[in-house]
Amino acid sequence: MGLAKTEMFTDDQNEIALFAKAFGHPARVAILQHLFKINSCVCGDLVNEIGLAQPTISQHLKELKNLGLIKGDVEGTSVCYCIDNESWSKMKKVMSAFLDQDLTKTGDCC
Amino acid sequence: MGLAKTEMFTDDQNEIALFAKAFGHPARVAILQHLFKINSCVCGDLVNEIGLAQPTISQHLKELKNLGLIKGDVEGTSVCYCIDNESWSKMKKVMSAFLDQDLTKTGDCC
DNA sequence: ACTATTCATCGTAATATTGCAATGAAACAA
DNA sequence: TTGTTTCATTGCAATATTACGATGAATAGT
Repeated sequence: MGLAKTEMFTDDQNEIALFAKAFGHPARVAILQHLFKINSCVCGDLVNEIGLAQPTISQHLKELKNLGLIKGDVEGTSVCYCIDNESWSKMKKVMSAFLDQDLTKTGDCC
Repeated sequence: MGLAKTEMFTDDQNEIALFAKAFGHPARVAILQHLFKINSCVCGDLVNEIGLAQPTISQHLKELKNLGLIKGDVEGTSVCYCIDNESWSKMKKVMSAFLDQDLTKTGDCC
């Protein structure tokens, strides 16, 4: 069906899945890494940096923006994208809590 | 197309995307949380715990197993699934390095 | 006004994912 | 052996994702 039954899971579980889904494509990982690396906004440099077509990059940027992880400022004909540090921190807290579940447990069973 | 062009990205980027994709569905998040919580489990318990049909749970477990994050031991008619702590640690290193990119940077630009 | 540049959106094709009923395979009990 | 339990696999339908050409909207330069 391709339809995730979100209503049967907790808000926490759905939030983790949403963030993870954003990182679930190498193009979006590459975009975020590049935005961090140059530490100042880029626009369509991403199209050159990554090998995908402009509409494709634009689509990935839109998804990241909808999640709030990045923001974009219009500057003349170009758009300046950069990481939203506050949102990134919040996301990191949620994901870290999930990844660090193993710290409290003791040993394997199998 | 629905086809990620993995060849145009680094191994690092593809690995992050693969792990993230595993967490990109609330059912798999719920499965992992439950496995951590009770520190061992069988498929049938998960079917009751989570509200999905048995074949669906089995499919999600298979994906997590293929990634190496969990392992399953056959015990009579049932199968005991649990977290693979070593793999989980390795995954955590990769994901943490990605999430912690912001630590080195200074300020926003937008 | 005209043109070029930059990015967003639309439309569409190809592929992937999700979910489950039906069925199969293996272990166990009687 | 027969039936039961437990999980895996198959097959299929519904939906989601990815990618890009074509096109639109806005700005800037001439």
